[in-house]
Amino acid sequence: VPKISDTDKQERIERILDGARRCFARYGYEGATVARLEEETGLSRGAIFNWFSSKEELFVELARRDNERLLALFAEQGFRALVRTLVEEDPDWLAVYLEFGRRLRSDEAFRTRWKERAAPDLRDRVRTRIEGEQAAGAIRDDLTEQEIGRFLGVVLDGLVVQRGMGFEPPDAEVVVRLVEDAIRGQGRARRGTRDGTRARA
Amino acid sequence: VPKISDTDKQERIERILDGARRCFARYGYEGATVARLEEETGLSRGAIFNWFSSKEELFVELARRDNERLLALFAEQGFRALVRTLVEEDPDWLAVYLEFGRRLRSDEAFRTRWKERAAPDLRDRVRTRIEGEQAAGAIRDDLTEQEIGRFLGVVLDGLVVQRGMGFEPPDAEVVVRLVEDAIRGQGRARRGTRDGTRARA
Amino acid sequence: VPKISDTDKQERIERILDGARRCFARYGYEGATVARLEEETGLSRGAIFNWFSSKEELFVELARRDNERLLALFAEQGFRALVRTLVEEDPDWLAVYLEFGRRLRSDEAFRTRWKERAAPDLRDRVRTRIEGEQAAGAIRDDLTEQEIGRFLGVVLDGLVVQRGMGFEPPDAEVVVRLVEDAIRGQGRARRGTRDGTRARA
Amino acid sequence: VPKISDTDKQERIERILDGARRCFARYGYEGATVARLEEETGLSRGAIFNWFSSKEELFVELARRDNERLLALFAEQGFRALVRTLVEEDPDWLAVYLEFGRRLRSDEAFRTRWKERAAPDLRDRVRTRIEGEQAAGAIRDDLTEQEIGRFLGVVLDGLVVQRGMGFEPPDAEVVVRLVEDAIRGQGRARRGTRDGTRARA
DNA sequence: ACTGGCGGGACGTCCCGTTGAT
DNA sequence: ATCAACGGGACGTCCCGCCAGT
Repeated sequence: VPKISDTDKQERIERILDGARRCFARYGYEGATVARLEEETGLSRGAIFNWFSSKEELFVELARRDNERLLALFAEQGFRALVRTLVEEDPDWLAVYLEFGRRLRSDEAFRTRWKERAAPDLRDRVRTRIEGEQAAGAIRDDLTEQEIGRFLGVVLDGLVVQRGMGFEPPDAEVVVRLVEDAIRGQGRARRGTRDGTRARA
Repeated sequence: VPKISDTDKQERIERILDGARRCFARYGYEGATVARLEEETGLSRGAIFNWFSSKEELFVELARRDNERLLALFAEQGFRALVRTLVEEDPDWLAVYLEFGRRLRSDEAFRTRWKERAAPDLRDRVRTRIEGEQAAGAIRDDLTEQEIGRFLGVVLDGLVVQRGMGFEPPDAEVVVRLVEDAIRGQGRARRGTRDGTRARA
Repeated sequence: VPKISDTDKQERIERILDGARRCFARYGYEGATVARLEEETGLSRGAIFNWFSSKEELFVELARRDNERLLALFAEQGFRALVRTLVEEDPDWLAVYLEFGRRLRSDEAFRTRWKERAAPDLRDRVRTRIEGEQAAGAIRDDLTEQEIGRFLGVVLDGLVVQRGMGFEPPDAEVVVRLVEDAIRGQGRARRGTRDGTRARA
Repeated sequence: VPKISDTDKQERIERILDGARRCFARYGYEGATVARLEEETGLSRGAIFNWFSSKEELFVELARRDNERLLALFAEQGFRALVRTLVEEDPDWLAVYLEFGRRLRSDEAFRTRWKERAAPDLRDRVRTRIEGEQAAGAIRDDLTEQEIGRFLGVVLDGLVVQRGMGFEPPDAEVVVRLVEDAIRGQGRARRGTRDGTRARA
């Protein structure tokens, strides 16, 4: 197989990434042996390692893409859209995400490599969105943006875990409603209007 | 062939489990090699495999214990206590829990073995507690017990993930407050008393 | 196979080293695959790597032993004995020595490890012997000990190469005579001038 | 399919050989991977394998050239010139020579291929030169040409090894003087007997 | 003539669980 | 009950040479 065109190259890389995601999802990082990657992608070791210098490289690239996709989704469409995505989408990549988290914690070198790769500007756009909604009164402002953001992160990660573990996922609308009840601002009426004086934590 | 007393035996098993937990937490399941288990426990392969028939056996036992402990904590002391535990406790075992979840999803045989081991009655006690609080008006009753329970599960798992990944954990009180605002029943006053008419999902 | 006695352990290690030497000699370092090491020693990977942490470790240990043996031979019995050994002995280990030399040159880390392992006192004993012979008039003293030593080293290494490459080795006595003619001191009568009738070798 | 001129072709081949020599010297035969050959030559696999059917082919060609060059140097300019070359020249190709020798010994097929390639007439010219010097009285004649030749070979190979291993090489003049003292014929006055006071180097 | 994607074998190392000995 | 030597399978990576394409 000779030098290939740019589109062919891109298509080839996507094929590898797709197969790899399925592998990582199904078997976990360690369980996704190179033999299984070959099986799943239909390509040989030679082909795979021509495009990715190692199994870890492949894995990081997948994580990076997911990370960007999800942060962008939040920044552009908000929490609700993200919850729906997490609940409804094929759970395969969720497992990859968990795997990723574990390695992030237990593997120093991996954490370092990740920091170099992850796009930091997206994190800012997320912050901006939350602050905007606080200013507009849609989100309570008696908690800091950071506190709100972390809580949302907790809920989202929790959804990932439950999906990733194969539990029956909670209904998306229920989660959305509960979280909105939790973080709703005073400006809008529904639950909880009386004591706007509530102290900050 | 010396025989040891029951207390010695118990102490030996605890020692193995403790070392194993540290290993699983630090290195993940696959990374927790038998050599490292030996190191961490100060015992030899022979001793470890004398009490546990395989590495997986060891792992399942650890997971079973954590699972029981946490469900019991919720059943007896409620959500608030559980959040505080999750946020404040040594995050080592959290990583083990995540590892556990991954295997639960990706490994059929493992899932089967787990079902045989996990105590089902605790799950009932958790349900009972939630229903009790709904009846008492402390928890909203426009959502089913199952919906509430799953939401709480999501938040708790999310906390585990964030802690387990080594992120800065959110403040326990903030999480507690937000979740309480989400699930609070109508009976008590604070945020949201006016529209009790809100439809069930 | 359980814990073994000290003599058994020593015997086991010798067996591994012997097989490894044959392998390295026959196939070179890279050619001595672990599979061949297993074959040649009659032991499994598990057994081999239980005693030596890596293939390189095994190799260095062999080189260290040869190095010590030869330096000691020179220090105790002199050049003549060493030449005879090099010419007559099984050439297997000579190839190992060459292999060793190449790695010493091309592999930085290897050179470092070697420096830590090689016995430095033997080098001193060699020097002492040469200086002693110079003082006694047996070796010329118009060249420094270092110059003499290096020349002898050159000749010895040359013998190793010729043997190691499988060339017909030169006759030991001829080499000894030529080298002695080269380094003989003034005190003794030089190369049989008296009887030009000296028999041809 | 472009065809290149003969000079271009030659230049291309030289470029490959040069890069290959550097690679073999720096990394050894096995360590000189095709990737590194590409790097060092600035050409691709395709180009290299277009001119040489395999890595081994490339290696043999290098060895053949060196072999011829050195034998010719001896035949034309004698031992002294060869020693100086060996001591002063870039040691890179020396490592290649050692590598070559090892393969010559350990690899049957390689030895066969070599015999087909090496120029036999040069060996004769070397013999002729030694015999000529013996007849002229410059080299002792109480040893056969073969014995002298082998001894010189030993010394020269020894120099190669010491250089190739990265040891501090002995001074060329010292080696020349010692070897001349060893092989000098009776016709000439022997090693400076007149002035026993000869300065130390 | 030259490129480089690719196949697929082989390599060193790791690692689990067994077993004979203590 | 505990120890550690060991077997042997599996893993990620490397690497050579082929060949389809330019």
